[in-house]
Amino acid sequence: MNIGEIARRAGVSRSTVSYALTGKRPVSEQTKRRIQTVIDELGYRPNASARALKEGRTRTIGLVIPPAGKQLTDMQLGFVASVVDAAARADLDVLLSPSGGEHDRSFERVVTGRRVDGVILMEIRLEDERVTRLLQSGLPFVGIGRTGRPEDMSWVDVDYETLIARCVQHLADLGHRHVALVNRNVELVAAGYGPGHRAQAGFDRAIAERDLRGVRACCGDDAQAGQTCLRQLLAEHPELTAVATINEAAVPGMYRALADLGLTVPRDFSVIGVAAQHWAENLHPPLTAADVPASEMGARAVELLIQRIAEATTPHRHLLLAPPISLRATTGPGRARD
Amino acid sequence: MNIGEIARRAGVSRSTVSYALTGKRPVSEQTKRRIQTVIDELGYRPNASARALKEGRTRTIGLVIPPAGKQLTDMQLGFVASVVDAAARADLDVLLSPSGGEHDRSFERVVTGRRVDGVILMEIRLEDERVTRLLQSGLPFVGIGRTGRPEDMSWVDVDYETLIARCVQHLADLGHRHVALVNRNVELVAAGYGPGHRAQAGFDRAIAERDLRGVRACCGDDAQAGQTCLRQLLAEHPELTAVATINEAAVPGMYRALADLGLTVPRDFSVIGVAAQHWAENLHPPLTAADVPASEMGARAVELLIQRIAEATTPHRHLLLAPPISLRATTGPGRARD
DNA sequence: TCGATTCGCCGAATCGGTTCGACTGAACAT
DNA sequence: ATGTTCAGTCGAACCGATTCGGCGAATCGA
Repeated sequence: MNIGEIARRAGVSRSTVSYALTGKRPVSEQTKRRIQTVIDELGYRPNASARALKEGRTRTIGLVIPPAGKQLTDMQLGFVASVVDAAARADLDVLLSPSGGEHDRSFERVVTGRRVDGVILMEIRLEDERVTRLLQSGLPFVGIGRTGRPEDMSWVDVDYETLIARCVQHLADLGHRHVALVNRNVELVAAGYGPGHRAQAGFDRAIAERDLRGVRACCGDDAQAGQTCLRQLLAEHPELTAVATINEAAVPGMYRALADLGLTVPRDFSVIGVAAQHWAENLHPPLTAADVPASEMGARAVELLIQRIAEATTPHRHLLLAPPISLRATTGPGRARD
Repeated sequence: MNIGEIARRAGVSRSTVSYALTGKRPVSEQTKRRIQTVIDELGYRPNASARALKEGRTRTIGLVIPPAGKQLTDMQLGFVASVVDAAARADLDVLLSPSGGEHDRSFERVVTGRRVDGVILMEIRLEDERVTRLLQSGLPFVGIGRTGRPEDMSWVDVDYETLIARCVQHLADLGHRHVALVNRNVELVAAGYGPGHRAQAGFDRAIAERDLRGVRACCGDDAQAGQTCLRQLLAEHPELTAVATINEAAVPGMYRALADLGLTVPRDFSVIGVAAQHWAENLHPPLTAADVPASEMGARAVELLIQRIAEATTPHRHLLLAPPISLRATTGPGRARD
């Protein structure tokens, strides 16, 4: 069931079979047909390893995801799905590699064993050793997210700083004076998670510009944590009338906390954030948010990666997205309670 | 940066380097050290394609997921995460392949190009051409789920029939007389999705045994659909006092539909189902459910697959899980309303 | 009619590992 | 002294594809 067998049965040489398949040199129609017949009969497909060895490329890309233990957020899931989808469309396979913690062997295998032609990296930190590792290995890669030195690499990212600033401005325009920022989980932010820090920066800036009062909090990436977090926030700062967040997974919990306190959204309290479009739409009530086009981003990342693989010398490209805020059902005029 | 280069610098032959690395033949301590030094200096790692070509195995398994377009349910996500995790622990890489629709090329590549040593298949139908294809290809595979002829393959599955029957019995014990089954989306069930049909069978059986009145409905796999579905169900069958479901993603929507109608759970209406443990716990209110240990199932599937890869002649193994119902906050005494 | 060109195909080298058979020298037993 | 064993190493074959140089036959122009 290898190319030699096909060649024998078709009465030609192995190279002829190869050329008939790849079309890199002319082969007579008649011979081509004979070969094709044999191939169909035997259901032959070239061995991927042999081809990869000779060609020096694997037609596979690596997708490095956060450690599998933690639940992926809806946005991350959107990235994964769209990367897989776009890769399939380009006839590329996707090798999944969890990174961080105990899974560094997996990451190392992917990077170093020439198993993939390039890598897409998720959940990047401001200082990220995986990026360092990839840079020194020379393997083409594209980040969904960026480090503190973003010129060194190609990436697709969401402009959390601008978006959170816009959220705060929107709230200010509505008359809110005391607003909170609910960030991602504290470990992630402490580890230098870029979006977390950039969101803080945007928040602080907008708070200062509009002369508001702002509070910041980290919050675990699930509903339970969101509920506790907002309850505590409101206990400590009863004057709050709105919250902006980049923690989409916590939103359902925040809704519950508000409901428990008898606060109606958006009459008594406003919620706004940055979230995957699909997620924001399906929350109840639908979240007013800057809609991150997660499924487009994965596709763009794959595009960039394919380019880099084809031509490693090409200058780095960056795609910073700042989607507009979609007004849905969770923001309203801000006025002091009591 | 290949084995020959290492050999040259260490002043030994290529085979000696290979033996030093694999340990398949004795190599003197001194030589080993010299080789290791060179390797560390150059950061050498054997080329995966070359090794795969010679060894005839890739140390990679394929994971065939439902088409990426649809959102994965929490349970499916749990499967994926745990498969990736377990594979990483066994030093195996995971190649992701969407299947169905436009992605058949991807599936075909994985099966036929000797890119993987084995495959784990998700979301299996009673009649599933992918299973047929895998059987005829001879590639080892394990299903998370099973077809209508389950003896032919190895699998790990949830006993939806028994579990839904138990759910109904539980409701009957609580005094409910009119209950509904909310199934997965209609396309999936129509396509012969096993759990959908087995759940129906279990439902019908328990309904008959306990002499209840039962209604069945299919429902899209998201909150929105869950809300519409239950609203409609209650409009058409106002006598319903409980619902059992295998559609975990629809549960939040069903809660909303009940809230909209002014029904309190579990006082006025009971909800029970089969769901990923993590999901059931994090719903609000927490769902009384048979907890599917998604993260364990993926690990078991990988175990089975590793066995089959090692010894293809081994008899097929089956793992049918029927976890007990965890009583949480959504079932209570059934009594007619009005 | 002869040389140049083109077409279609073949043989051999190659990618980077693993593995088998064989060789060497030292240790050991007889 | 001689044969045996064994640890340690080497050289060459091999896995299954791609690709380059070359060769024979047909075609073409002069």
